[in-house]
Formats: sequence, structure tokens, C-alpha cells
Amino acid sequence: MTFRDSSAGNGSNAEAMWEGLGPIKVPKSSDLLAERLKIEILSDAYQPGAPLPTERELVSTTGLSRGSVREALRILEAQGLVRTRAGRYGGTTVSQPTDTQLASHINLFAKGRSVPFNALVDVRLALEPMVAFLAAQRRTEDDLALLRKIADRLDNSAQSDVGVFLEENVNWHDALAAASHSDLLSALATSVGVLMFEVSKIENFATADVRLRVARAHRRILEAIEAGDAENARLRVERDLQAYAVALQEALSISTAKKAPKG
Amino acid sequence: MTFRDSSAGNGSNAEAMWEGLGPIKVPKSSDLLAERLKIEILSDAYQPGAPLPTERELVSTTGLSRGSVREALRILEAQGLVRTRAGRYGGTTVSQPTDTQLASHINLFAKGRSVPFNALVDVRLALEPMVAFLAAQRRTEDDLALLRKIADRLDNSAQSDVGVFLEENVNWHDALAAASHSDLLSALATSVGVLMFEVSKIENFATADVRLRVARAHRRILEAIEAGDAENARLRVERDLQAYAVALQEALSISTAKKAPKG
DNA sequence: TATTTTCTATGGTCTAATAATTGACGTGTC
DNA sequence: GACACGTCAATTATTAGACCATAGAAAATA
Repeated sequence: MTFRDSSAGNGSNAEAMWEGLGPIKVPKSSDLLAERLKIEILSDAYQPGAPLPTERELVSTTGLSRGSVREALRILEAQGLVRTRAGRYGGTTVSQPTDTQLASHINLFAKGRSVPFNALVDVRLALEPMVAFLAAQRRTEDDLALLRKIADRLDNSAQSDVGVFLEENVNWHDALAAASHSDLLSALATSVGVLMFEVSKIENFATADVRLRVARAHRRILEAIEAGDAENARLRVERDLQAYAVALQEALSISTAKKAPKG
Repeated sequence: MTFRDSSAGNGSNAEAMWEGLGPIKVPKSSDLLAERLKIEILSDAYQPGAPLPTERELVSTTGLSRGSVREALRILEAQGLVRTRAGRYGGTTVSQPTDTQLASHINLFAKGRSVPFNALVDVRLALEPMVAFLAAQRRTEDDLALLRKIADRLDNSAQSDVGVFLEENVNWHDALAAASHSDLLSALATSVGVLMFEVSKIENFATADVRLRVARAHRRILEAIEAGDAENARLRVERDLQAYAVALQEALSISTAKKAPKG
């Protein structure tokens, strides 16, 4: 009598006995190792820069092959948790995810999901006013000096060099975010800022008129931040952002209309 | 005369000749392949579900080894851009990053960088009021039905089951975020919400008193959203969030004070 | 028709070897 | 001593080839 025979012989509820069993998903060894290492790394026992075991040590302690170990390390690397360097005294070390890496993942989310422009506006309209609010409260003298310098350059380039203007505009938003002295908030704000900046690179949107208005708006925001008037800074950013979004939205619909003139 | 001799003989600016040369960074083959595939995937030529070449095909088209190809695929998998399934008719397919994956990366950023509690509050205070604002404008009947059901369950469990209450509280915030109908915003909001939820699981913070207050607050927010009063919804969320953050902050300082009684 | 079995292309894993990298260390020259 | 250079050794980077496990399709069977 086989195992199968005996269970089949138990009657009508032979299958019911096993209904607690669902499909069993076999995880990949590299995923398991990555998960275990992730927990270790986040457990406070590891400081940034601390060395992980070498690949060959991991091979011997885990019993996995070198290939699986390396795949696990690539996963952790993509998550920004480790860094590997070749050569003697190289190896894998713990690292902290950078702003850039977070921005990259947000970027992938937005691009991969084809997040519409309006959704970007929603997020930016949530983040940037708060950034300005906090910046007005927490800005240091260094922050102010940097913001002033960028504001000057924006004024100067507003009537002349479009390329410089756009570049300095990104710098402005980065500096503002940094002045909020809030890690996560500024990382998120700059990420979304970059996304919108990419959109705004369409078809000479940054006309001389638009540039002048942006420069003036930033100047007013800077004044509020200098005065430490948080509520005012928030309001001004909110207003300017809405105006900017509306204008960009219009430019976009014109631009797409051009591309499909009789669609 | 050697090459070196001739350059050294040019005088004091011998090094200046080479100042255009920086350190040359040799990229890893897996990174290169991942980057190239990423560009392909994001180029609109690939729809979600579209199959990538098989590993062995990539080996023959790129000239790399299977190990390198697989490492590249692990990177893309960690970025949420592809999915792989074993077995015949399996393979690697294009996929869209999920909310959960974005949340996971934000989670790693916060944990890996030890982002302080206050910074989480900053972000949540930026996102959630906007979520409520948009939810009041965009909510469907289905959204309202779900929010009402959760609000009821929150009321019922506020005075009894702490576990159910906490769970439903997370559901509430998720449902609210969904009602904003803004992809990125809701993904970010729920990510940060989960992070704060983890913090609030400390030391019976969710006392009966706190639970009742939260339930009442949510009820008021729901009313504003039902009425479509966006500005009101935003204000109420902002106020409640601030109160919640203050209370949690106090509980945290008490909790940490207990752990280091005479520090 | 319904069920079971077989087939096979695919990812998953392992072993073994070689190449490339890189920091330390010695060694010589001036 | 200071500097340039070569050597060494440990580590990751990459390759090659093999075999296993998986999972649908397709064929065989009831």
C-alpha cells in the first residue's frame, strides 16, 4: 500500500485534510541570503564602512555557491546597503543609501509606472511648501549665503543664458531643500524636482518672460526665509508652484497638440 | 628618448597637459548590461509583461558569461523593473515597480540612514494633509464606502481590541491615500505611514484614550471628505497629525528615559 | 471529454578555474 | 630621509561548463 492509496481511502474528505496547505513557494537562495544580510546590516551591529565577510567566507558559512552569494550582494548593492571594491583590502562594506539612490528609485517608479504629470505636481505641491516652511525656521547663515548667491545668478541669467538659468534653478531647489535640514523630506523633494525639471525641458518653455517671473518669485521666497517667516514662505512657494504648474501644463498641451496636429 | 622623457621635457606645465585626464573608472559588466537593459525597458518599446531575451540569449548577444548576465538581472529585479520565473515558458519579463517596492526602498533609506523621528513627522506633515485635500476632491463612492467601513471598525475596536485597532488604523491611512487618486503621492504617504506606525508600536502608546481620540479625529476627517470640503479636510489632518506627533514624541522620550533611567 | 504522463526550454545552482584589481611592503636610488 | 618602482597577496570580476528543478505545453491515455 502506498501513501497515496492510504490517503485516498479515507473517504470523501480525503482532500479536506490538506486544505491548510497552499502552494509552496520556494525562495531563491540569493534572496534568502540578501534578506538575512539586510537584517544584519540594519541591526545597529553594523556601522557604515564596517566590512562584511568576504565572498568566499560567505560561501563557506552559508554552504551556497559563489554565484549565489554574488547575486545576493548585487541585490544589496542595488538597495544601497553595501558597496564592494575589488583588490586586496577591498571587499564588501556596509554603506548608507544616498539621496541619489533614493531619487533613482523614485525616478524608476515614476517612469516605470508612467506616472502622469499631474501626479508629480500633486507631490511637489505637498513637499515644497513644507520645505520652504522648515527652511525659514531652520536655515543657517551658510544656507542663506548659498541661496543668495544662487538668487543672484538666477537674476543675472534670467535675461540671457537659458542653460545657466535652468541649471541654477535646479541648484536653487536643492539648496532650499538642504536648508530645511530634514533628510528624508529634502531627498524626496529633490527627487520630484528633478522629475519635473525633465518635463519642463520641452520646447522652449523657459522663455525670457517665464525666467524673469521665476527669478522674482524666488527672490520673494528668499526674503520670507531670511525674515524667518515660515508661514509666508510656505504660502509663496505654494502660489508660485501652482502658477508654474498651470503654465507648464498649458505649454505641454500646446506641445502635444503640435505633435498630433489633426489627431 | 622615451615617451616619458619627452613630456617631462616640456617644462613646468608638463602635468598641465594631462589635466584633462581624471581617474578612469572601469565599470562592471553586470552594471553596464543592467543599465542598457534599463534604458531599453523604459523606452516605451516594452510594455509590462513583455519578455526579455532568455539568459542564454543574452549570453550569446552580449558575449558575457551567464553569471554576469544573471547579476545584471538581479539588479533590475531589485529595481522592480523585471520579474523572472523558472520553468519552460518562464523567463524574464518587464514589470512595473510596485508601491510596496517603493515603500521598501524608502524604508531602507530611513533605516539605513537612521532618519530621526522628527524627520518622519516633517514628511508626513507635508504629505497627509495634501492627501486629504485631494481625497476630498477626487473620492469616488467606492472610496467613501471603504473609508466608512474602516471608520466603523475603528470606533468599535477603539474601546476593546488594540490589535484590531492598530491594523485598521493602517488600513484607514491606506484607504485615504488611495482616495487621493494620485499614484506617487499615495505610495509615498503609505510608505512614511508605515514607518511611523512601526515607531508607534512602542510601549502601549495606543492607550484607550489615544484610540478614542484617533477614532474621533478620523470621523471628523471623513465628514470633511464626504462633504467634499478639501480645505477643511487638509486642516483637520494637519491639526490631528501635529497633535499625534507631539503625543508620540512625549511617549518616546518617556520610553527612552525609562530605558536609561539615570543617564 | 477528462485526466495523466511525458517532454523540454527555461531559470536555479554548483564547481572550478583564470583574470583584474589594489593596497601594503620591500628595495633601490638619489 | 624621500621618492620611485617592483613585487606580493588577498580580494573581487569574469568565464566556462555542467547538472538540477520547474512549469507549462503537448501528447498519450482513460
